[in-house]
Amino acid sequence: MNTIDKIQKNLANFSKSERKVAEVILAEPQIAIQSSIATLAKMADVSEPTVNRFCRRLDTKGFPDFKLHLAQSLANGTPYVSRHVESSDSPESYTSKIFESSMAALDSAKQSIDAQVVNRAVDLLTQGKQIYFFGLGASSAVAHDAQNKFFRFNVPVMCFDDALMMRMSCINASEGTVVVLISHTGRTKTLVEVAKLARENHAHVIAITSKDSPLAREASVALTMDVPEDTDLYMPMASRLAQMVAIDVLATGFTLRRGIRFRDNLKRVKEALRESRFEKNSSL
Amino acid sequence: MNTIDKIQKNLANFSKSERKVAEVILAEPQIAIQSSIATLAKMADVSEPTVNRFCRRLDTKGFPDFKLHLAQSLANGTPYVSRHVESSDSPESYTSKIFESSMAALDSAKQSIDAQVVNRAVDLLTQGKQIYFFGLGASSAVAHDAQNKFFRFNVPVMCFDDALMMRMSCINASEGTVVVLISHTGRTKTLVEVAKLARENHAHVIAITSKDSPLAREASVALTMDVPEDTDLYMPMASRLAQMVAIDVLATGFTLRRGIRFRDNLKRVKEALRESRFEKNSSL
DNA sequence: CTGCCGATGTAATTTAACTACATTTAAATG
DNA sequence: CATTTAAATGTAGTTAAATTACATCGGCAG
Repeated sequence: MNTIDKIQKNLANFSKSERKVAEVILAEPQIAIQSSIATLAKMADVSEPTVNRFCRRLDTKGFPDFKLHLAQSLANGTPYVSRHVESSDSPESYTSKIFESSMAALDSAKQSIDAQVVNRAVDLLTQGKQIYFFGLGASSAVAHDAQNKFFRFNVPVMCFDDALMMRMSCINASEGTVVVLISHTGRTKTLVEVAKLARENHAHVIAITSKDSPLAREASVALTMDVPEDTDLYMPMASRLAQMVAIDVLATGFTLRRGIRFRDNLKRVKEALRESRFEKNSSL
Repeated sequence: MNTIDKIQKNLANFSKSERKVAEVILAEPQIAIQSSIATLAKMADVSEPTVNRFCRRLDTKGFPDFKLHLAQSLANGTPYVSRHVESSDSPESYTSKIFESSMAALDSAKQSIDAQVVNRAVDLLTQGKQIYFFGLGASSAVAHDAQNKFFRFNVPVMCFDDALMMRMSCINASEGTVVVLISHTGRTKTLVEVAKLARENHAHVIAITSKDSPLAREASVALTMDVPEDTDLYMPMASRLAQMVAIDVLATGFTLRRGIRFRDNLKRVKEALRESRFEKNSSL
C-alpha cells in the first residue's frame, strides 16, 4: 500500500508528536525524503527518536527504509493519471491525456478485478456448448470483438447488439448455453431483462459490468471492475477498453484450460490469415 | 530521466569496477536499495568508495541519495511491462499479466504516435461531409466502435467490415468523403486496394496502422503507432486497444475543433440515453 | 624502462541513525 | 484530589554507515 495514503489514513492513530511528524511529511514529502532524521525532527519540532518511532509504526525498519518507501510512493503514486482535456489543449496535449487516462482506467480495472471470479467465468465458458456475447451501444463493439476472438477457438459463438435477437437467443437457450452480457453501467433495462430471461431458460449468465449494479445481481457470475466514470464530456469511454481487456483475460483463461490441442488450432487460424496479406518484404 | 535506464545507457562509459557495481544493481535493483554501501560493495566485489564514486557519476549526492533515485525509478520506471503468459499461470497471474501488457502496449503506442499527424487527421475529419470507418477481422470491432462514437456527434458516419460494402462506398465517394481504414499490419490486401479505390475517387484516406506498411503508403494521412507484436499465442491483440484509443483521440480532437455548439449536442445525446436505464438508486 | 595519470583500495573521519535510559505527561483508581 | 502507573517524549551515549583524504596499483606514452 502506498505510504502517503497510509500516513493519511493513520493520522488519527498517531500520538501528538507523531502527528506533527506526519503533517510535516505530508506537507512537503519531497523535502522530507531529502532530509536527515535530525532536520526532519527539527522541522516537526520533536526529538529524533520520535521520528524514528514514527517510521517503525509504519512498518518500516527505520528512518532510511521509510524514506525509501516514501520515495517509491511519491513516484509510484500516479504513474498514469486521469487528466481532463481542456478546450485550449494542443494536439500533443490531448493525445497524451487521453492515452494516459486510458491507461489509468485499465490500471484501476486491474486493481478491482477478482481473479477468482475470472476463474469461475472461465469454468462456465469452457463447459459451454454455445456462447453468446451481448452488448448494446458502446459495448456492442466489445461484443463483436469477443465473438471474433472466441471464433478463433473453433467454438460455436455469436454476438448480438440487437435486443430482439438477444431475446430470441435466450428463449432457445439451454443448460449448455453461456450468455456473456457486457454493460458498463449494468443499468440498461433491456440487458437486465435479457439476463433474467436467459436464466429462466437455464443458461449460465456472465456479466461484465460494474459492482452492485442490477445486471451484476442478475448474473450467475458477475465479473465487475471499477473504471473511473466518464464525467467529462471529452473523456473517452474507458470502460470499453477495460471490457475488451477483460475479454482478453477470459479468452486467455479459456485457452489455458483447453490445453495444447486447442493451441494448435489457434496456430492454424493465424496461418490461414497469412495468405490474405502482403508479405513484409513485398515491394508494395 | 529514469535512473535504471541511465545506468544501462552509461554502461559503456563506466570503468571496470564501476561496471561491476552497475551490473549488480541492474541484476537485483530491489536488493540494492535495501543494502548498505558495504554490502553492495561486497556483492560487486569492489571497495566502498568505488560504489560511492559510481553514485556521484550518476549525478546524485551520494549513496543514500542514489538509493532514493533508484527507488523512485523502480516505482515508476517501467510501471507496466509486457510479460508472456505461461501455461502454468494462475488466474491471478494471467489476469495481471494481460492487463499489464495491455497498458504497456498503450504506453508504447503513446510514445510513437505523432500529434501533428493526429492534427491533420482531425483536419480531414472535421471537413468531411461523410465519414466511413473500415476494418476487417479484429479491427472490425474498432470500426464499429468508431461509428458509435462519431454518430454521437451527429455526423453522417458509417462503418463496414465487409469488403464488398467498402468497395461500393468508395465507388460512390467524392471529395467530401473521408475514409478511415483500420488495420494493425497494414498488409491486408483487400484494405490496401480499398484505400487505392478511395483515393482514385478523390476521397481523403486516413489509415490507422503501423509504420512503413503498404496501407500507410497508400493513405493521405497515416496515423501510425508502434505496438508490440503479438508473437505469443496467448497474448491479446493489443493493437485493437491502441486503435480504439487512437479513435478516442481523433474524436476528442474533432469535438474540440467543432467548438461549443457541438458539445451541447453531445450532452443531449448523453441525456437521451438516460431514460433507457435503471436509476442508480432504484430498488432493482 | 620509467614516469605519469587514472583507477581503485585502505584507513581515518565525520555524520547519521539507533538504543537504552531518564523524564515528563496524561490518565485512572482509590 | 492525591497517588500510582503507564504511555509518550526527550537526552545522551553507542553503533553503524557514509564520506573523505590519502596511498597504492596498473596501464600507457614517451
